[in-house]
Amino acid sequence: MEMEKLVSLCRRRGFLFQSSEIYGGLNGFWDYGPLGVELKRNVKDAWWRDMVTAHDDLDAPPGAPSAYDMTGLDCTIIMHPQVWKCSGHFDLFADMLVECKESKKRYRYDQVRCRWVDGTGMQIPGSDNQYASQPTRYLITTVAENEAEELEKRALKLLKVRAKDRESLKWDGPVVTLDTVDTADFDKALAPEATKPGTFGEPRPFNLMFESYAGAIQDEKNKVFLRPETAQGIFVNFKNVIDSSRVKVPVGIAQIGKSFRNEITPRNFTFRSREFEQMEIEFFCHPSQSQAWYKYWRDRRMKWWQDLGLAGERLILRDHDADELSHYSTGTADIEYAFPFLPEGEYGELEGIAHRGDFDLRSHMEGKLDPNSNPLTVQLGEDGKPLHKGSGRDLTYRDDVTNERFTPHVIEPSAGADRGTLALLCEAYTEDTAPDDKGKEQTRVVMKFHPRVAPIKAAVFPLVKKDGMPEIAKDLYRALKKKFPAFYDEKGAVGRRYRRQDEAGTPYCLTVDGETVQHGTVTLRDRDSLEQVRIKLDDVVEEIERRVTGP
RNA sequence: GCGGGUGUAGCUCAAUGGUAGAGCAACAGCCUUCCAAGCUGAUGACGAGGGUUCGAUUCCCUUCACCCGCUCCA
Repeated sequence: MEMEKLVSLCRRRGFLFQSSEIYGGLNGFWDYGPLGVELKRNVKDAWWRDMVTAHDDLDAPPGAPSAYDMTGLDCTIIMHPQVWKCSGHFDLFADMLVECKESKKRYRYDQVRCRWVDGTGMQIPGSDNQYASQPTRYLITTVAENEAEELEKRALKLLKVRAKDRESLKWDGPVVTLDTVDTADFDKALAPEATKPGTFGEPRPFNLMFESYAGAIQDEKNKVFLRPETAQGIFVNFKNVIDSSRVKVPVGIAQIGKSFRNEITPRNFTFRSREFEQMEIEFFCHPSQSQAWYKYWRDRRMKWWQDLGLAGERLILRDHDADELSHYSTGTADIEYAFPFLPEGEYGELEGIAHRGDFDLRSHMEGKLDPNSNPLTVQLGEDGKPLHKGSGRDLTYRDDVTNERFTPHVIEPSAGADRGTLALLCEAYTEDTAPDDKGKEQTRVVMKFHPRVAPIKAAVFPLVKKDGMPEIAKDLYRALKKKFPAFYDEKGAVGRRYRRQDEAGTPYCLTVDGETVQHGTVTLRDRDSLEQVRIKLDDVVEEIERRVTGP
């Protein structure tokens, strides 16, 4: 399926529009139309119901190590700036980037490795047999894994030294990172993919967090950030929830809400948007049980997406390799979908399930931890003090039964509501053939949504506009609409009305005909099989409700 | 952010330095007793801004958005 067809259908039928379209659109922002808002809300409602409100806290669900509590939160988008400093987003998202004017490539300022080499008496780069008479040196840089080898190779090439004469290279000092080098020396720096020195621009901040100001005065003191994830609201409220709600660890706290990231390149329809919605659970448990809980949530979440309609081979569960993990995390898995805009064999992330240990709660207690330390310790600044001070509040938990006090470990299933909705749209899009009124096979576009997420659950048609059929159909429509979104249509040929509902993904069409008037039965047409069965008019509402309600 | 491409109605396309034409869809009506494209009618567009010109949808510049590649991706 080409993505273009889906994008076109989404627009034509009112699933998704570009934000601010009449003004030319805004890159990375999308609006949900009349059908899209229902679809996305169905995804969120299904998640909230299955994870939170319908959760059975009295018994261990299948696969779970024990019974557990689930509860919810709805936190603000703008939070205290210190939250983002302790979460790591401030440092991580505030990285400096340096651009090479020649190759047009950009590099993480602190990740470029470099070493000075003496160029005195050597051929001047770019010159024609001119040699440096004055003392001169060049900064060779690389981002390659095999940095020593790469640095030597680049130095040899720059100074036109033969490989067999490599011993004549005079290195000046050790390999360092670029951010330790004075930018005034950048005119001597050979960028990783440049052919001549002096192509680096000024390092520039590169913050993925949207900024604003709380209050009318726009100065640094008032600067705030729009949250780049919903998770932190849960961590900072952990103690409030425990103290106010009688829930006990193990407990999951769920939140659905908007997050914002100022992505450089929003691309691929809604997949990478700058404003997006997350469905996150932070699950707090005893450290000794965390592995079992991690496995439980990984499998539970995978099954949830499958049950919602992503049952095919395009959905996979991928465990991260050990080298992809932070050392404090003992497991991370992604639930990924083979979106049609990705190259064959590639998958895009729908949800990440991460074992986060006690990193977050401790960071908010003690000060931002150094993710590279082992065991985890507070990250210190140049002055030897904590880089970012924590709250100082006690976020540990005391088990009332065992009297043990501990910092809970956290399992974090974090799903994208927009990505999930997009995956459901992709999965649903189907072209098949159906016979027209002359029995000739015609191409049919049908959105095969799981009935539970379908924006419209049922449509009602009078076969023709006479003999009392419209009146019966309207009454049926009104009865259905009290329970769920339904649609009434009496315009044009009935076949055309079926096709219209196929594109909207309506799973059931009910047609009122002569039999209805005489015997009180209607036809129930199935979207996918096109089969029709007759059911009693009085049973319709209950029958449709049974079919479209979740498990 | 860089390079290349694209931008005319909801969709698919056309024509033109003198303000645009069609098919389908949508809408009103007619006809229709189960899988869209019979009949009639009305509605609807040059992405935005600027420049050149008597006059720009057309030529030039800028900008915005989309597509492809690179870059980035907690």
